[in-house]
Amino acid sequence: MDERYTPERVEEQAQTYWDEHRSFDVREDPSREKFYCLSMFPYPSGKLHIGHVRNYAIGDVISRYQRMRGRNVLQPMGWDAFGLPAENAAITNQVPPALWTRKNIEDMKRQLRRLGFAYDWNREFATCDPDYYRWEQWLFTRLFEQGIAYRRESEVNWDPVDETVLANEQVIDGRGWRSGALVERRRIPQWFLRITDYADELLDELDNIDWPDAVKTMQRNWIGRSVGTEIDFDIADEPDLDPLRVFTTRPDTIYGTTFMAVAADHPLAVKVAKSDDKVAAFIDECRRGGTSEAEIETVDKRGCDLGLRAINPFNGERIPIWVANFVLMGYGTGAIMAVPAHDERDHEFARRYGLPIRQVISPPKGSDEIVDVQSAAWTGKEGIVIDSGGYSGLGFDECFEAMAKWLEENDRGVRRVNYRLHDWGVSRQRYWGCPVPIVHCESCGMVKVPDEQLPVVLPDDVDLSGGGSPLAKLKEFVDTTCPICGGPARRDTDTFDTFMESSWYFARFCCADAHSAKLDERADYWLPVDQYIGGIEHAILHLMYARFYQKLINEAGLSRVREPFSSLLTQGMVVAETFYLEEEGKIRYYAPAEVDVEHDARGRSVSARTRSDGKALSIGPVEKMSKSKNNGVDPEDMVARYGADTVRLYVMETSPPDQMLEWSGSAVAGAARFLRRLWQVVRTHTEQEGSTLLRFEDGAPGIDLGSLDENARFLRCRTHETIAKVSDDVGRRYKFNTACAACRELLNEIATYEARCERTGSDEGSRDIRRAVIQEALEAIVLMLAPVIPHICHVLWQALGHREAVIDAAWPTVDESAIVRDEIDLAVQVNGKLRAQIRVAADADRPTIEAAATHNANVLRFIEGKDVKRVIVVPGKIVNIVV
RNA sequence: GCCGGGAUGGCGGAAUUGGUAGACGCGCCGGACUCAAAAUCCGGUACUGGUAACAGUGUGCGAGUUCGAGUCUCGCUCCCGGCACCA
Repeated sequence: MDERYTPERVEEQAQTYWDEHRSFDVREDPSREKFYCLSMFPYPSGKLHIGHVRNYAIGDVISRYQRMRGRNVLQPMGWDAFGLPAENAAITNQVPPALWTRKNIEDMKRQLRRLGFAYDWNREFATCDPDYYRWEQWLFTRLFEQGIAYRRESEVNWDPVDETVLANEQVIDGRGWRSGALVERRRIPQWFLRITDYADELLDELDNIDWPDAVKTMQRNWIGRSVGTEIDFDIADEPDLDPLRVFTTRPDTIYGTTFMAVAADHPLAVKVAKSDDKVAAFIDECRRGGTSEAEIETVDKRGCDLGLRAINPFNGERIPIWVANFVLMGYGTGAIMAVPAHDERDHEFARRYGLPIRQVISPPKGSDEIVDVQSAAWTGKEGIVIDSGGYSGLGFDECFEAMAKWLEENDRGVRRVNYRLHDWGVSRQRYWGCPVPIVHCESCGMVKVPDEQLPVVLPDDVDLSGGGSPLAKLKEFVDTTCPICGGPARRDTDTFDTFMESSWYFARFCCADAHSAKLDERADYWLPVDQYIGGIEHAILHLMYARFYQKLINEAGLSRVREPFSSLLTQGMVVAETFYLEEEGKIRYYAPAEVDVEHDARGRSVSARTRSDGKALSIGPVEKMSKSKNNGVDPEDMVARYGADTVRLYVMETSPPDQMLEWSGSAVAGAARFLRRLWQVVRTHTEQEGSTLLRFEDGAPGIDLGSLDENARFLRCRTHETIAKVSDDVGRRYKFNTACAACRELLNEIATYEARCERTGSDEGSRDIRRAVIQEALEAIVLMLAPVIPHICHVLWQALGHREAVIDAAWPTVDESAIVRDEIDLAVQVNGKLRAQIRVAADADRPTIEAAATHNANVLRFIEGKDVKRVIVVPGKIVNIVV
């Protein structure tokens, strides 16, 4: 064992061992319990950032832990390689997207390998490989035949100057990011997948998967199942017009309807606009701005009277019909009955345009709530219907039933379940994506590309400058022949949403080399993913699409599984402090690495200076690592400086995985310090005279457990308590930070034990015991930290006298007999305030505990001369004396 | 705007089922070693008062439930994530 810990040497040694022994190659083995651990694969943006390192360190710790527990672990890695940044880079740097992407993959793969993650690289692929996306095209053609994939018109962000479709992130304050032109919503034909057909299953299955409640709640709300009724309102004096159909979850409030509102692109509004300039102008205005919900929902609620009247089917009342920008064509019927007294958005609109507000629900009997619907909507469902003809006096459920029944009997409406979720639009008017495998023929219409012509390969040489869809401009690509009639035809020039690729990559990892099928039987061995790890930002979209796609895969007979991810861990993002200098109104940010921070005597940061020339800087807030704030930290630099283990330990021990992680340069140095110390402690221990290492193993040179003195028993107790805690933290709680802290404590405990032994002195016999209990504690630490800092543990495990590599070692087990204590400490409170600690026998009964508590000197100061009203004894925890 | 989450010493965080708030670490202070510095090791460190024992205060803000609240309930504030074409 080297005298000093040198991360480069140690890490090269461990990685060489793993490579030579092919430690991470994995095969299906039905005789062993499998564990599929998957971290979300990265977009190859150029360099790994700390967020990636964190994500992959978490996955690696779980994988290595499960392996130590005897599972057959699959941990693969690949590349989410299609996407917008490659096209932007192509335009900026004149590099073809394919080349740029391949170069980035090469760089990032090298960085991942240096970090020592236990991936089976044999299964690696990039989603831009034709061998991958051909199977995406293959399934799409089947979905097209089944009608699950269909084409209809929908809105996109249109930049009228660049004449191109913009992504939502390319629309900034309602303008195109390059041209600066005001963005419009424009309708174009697009491909969709019928995810709404699966809405109920997507909702119900959430109850059966082990995901964070926050994610499940977000998905439930996103699906937005709501039970209501559709109601037809006749339009007064216009016998030629169809009745106006609305959807509402609150038919019980229909007597409070004071206006109707339709979406700007509702057929009724469009029709009126033909003869009404004011309405036409309003509808035109509604088309301004982007398509994102955030943008639409934050615009001022505005509307325009259509001049028509609807007739309330329940009482014949004539109600004005408006067109309003807050009603969306994509939800329900694109029209609503507005009840301002009992709906907040309707209320705001009514107040703005001076429309009447009429209360028809009152709080339940016995409620002292004061309701004034003129000043605010009252939206409670628990009230009683009032002023509503024969329905007055009913509660929500009875009224809903009665009205739904009346509507159905009189053919004026139907019960209806609606979803906020809408079908998945998968078309993109972009180049760097998977081509849609459809051909448009004048005589045969839309025709799927036959299997034998797949994949439809994305051409390499393409002109990305200028507007429009790049593929559409490529004559060689577009012009083809119809697979049915052989006549001239045009290829579809859209590519798929990149969420399509990330919706099934986890399945492909099971059989990445399958040449004749999308998936083979190996997928049934590995799926579902037992543990999925990724950023919380994917809580809704990616995870919903992947769940949906897995159901399609199942129905295509490719997998037995319908839910892809049994358990989910969502990791928080990585943030760092910012430093800046304001000069002539311009703010310049400095990277943390070039800044020295000074502290006062209390430890508070008081000033920051540049390391190079001592210029005074301002200390800014802690923010998400980004280029613009220059607060990013390059993991490669950190690995070069401290080694992979230090970086891994730092990201795992600093905060729990689902919380934000704040980067701190000095705390990283602290992680490095711990590794040096661990190395020294093991080295000092193993290099003591006498090479025989004593252990409490069966058959090993006997150390009689009964001969342990108090100090030795205490260290053994701490060792086994730590094993119990760390097993729970890593295996159940996923609290790696407290697991690492517990291991640090145990290492501190060894030092304390040795100091105690020095004080008491020792003879020959107790020296063996000393070495044995320390050996046991060190082995536990090395085993428990092996998943986090695998390189150093590989070397330390050998130094501790093992021939087997730690990668093949088993997780330590708890010796229950070591952690039995005969005395425990109890806290004593008087009126809820802590006054003393008492030590009692572990099996002491209540009267004994009470007596010990009430006789304690400090407790007596607070209860003397007072009435003891109650004494609460919580076994093993606390005594509270109430006076 | 809507949905979800968060807030605890100077800082990151701990407190697992309502039961001793501040584990572990960073920083800071003091000491040892050294010609000196770095590294390392030892001790201290929520705040206020006190040599100390100890006492008072304290988990974003305001109420409430309880013998007891960081934890539960109600009402706010600020920050973060998502909102369907960023991935």
